[in-house]
Amino acid sequence: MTRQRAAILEVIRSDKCHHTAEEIFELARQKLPTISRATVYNNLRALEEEEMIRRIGGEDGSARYDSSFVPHGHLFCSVCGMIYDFSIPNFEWTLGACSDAEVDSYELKLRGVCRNCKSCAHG
Amino acid sequence: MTRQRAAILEVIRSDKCHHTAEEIFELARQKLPTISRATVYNNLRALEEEEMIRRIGGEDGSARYDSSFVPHGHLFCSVCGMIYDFSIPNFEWTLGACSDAEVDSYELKLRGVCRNCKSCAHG
DNA sequence: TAATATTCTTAGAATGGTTCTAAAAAAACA
DNA sequence: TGTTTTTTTAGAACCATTCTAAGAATATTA
Repeated sequence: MTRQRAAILEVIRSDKCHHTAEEIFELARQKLPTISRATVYNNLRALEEEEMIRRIGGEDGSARYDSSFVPHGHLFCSVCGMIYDFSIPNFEWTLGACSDAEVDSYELKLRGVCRNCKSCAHG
Repeated sequence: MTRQRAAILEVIRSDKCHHTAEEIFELARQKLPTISRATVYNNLRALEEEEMIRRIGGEDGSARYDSSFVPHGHLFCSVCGMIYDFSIPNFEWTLGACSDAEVDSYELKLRGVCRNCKSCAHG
């Protein structure tokens, strides 16, 4: 565990924003000013392979990262751009019952307007 | 509806493989040899905005396209690389009951080993 | 039909996220 | 220590996608 990798992991674990690689690079740079983009990408890939973090596909072609392994999906709000976690009771059970494949992981993505932005619009 | 757009739509509608833009370009080129990549991308975007097709995020950073609007998810087989459609009974109802957001669309992605590849491995 | 305006297509350049490369630095090992 | 292995670094390369500017097709009007 190098200082660089620790800093990257710390950035991902200490936020709920599901940052992009570029954002993680900027944040890690506040601690280690000489860290390079390549190091960030190298470690993001390694951490993903070691299953310390999860990659989620962003809406603009860039990946985002999540340190939580509690089952949940993501709501992408088209108004504020935030990504919210949400959970569906028994969802994993439902998946298992319906698919005849050997499922390693899943990604559940919702696009829409979050509760906050809904209420503002009606305000 | 130009000849180019018709050809692109025809390619997407006549397969179950969820092709990439590049593959759609190659296939459309068999009918219209002078069609350009930009035309394929322009039309994919326009068709998506008009809700004639759906874009799904591939596993390698490239988008894939789907002409079906029947509710379903996608299984990405890590062995054969195929993308299979599958459906979960009452899934949309479940989503509606669990999210307090105004949901426009969703994407449900499974990664794993498909039934075919599972049985091959077990000989 | 011709004249014009609008939309679409085209080739290639540009963009942006990510990966690769080769060399330097750090860490692990003997 | 000296040696080997792993990691980091800067920047080049890559690839999917978007942009640009000019030309072609299409629609509109007369």
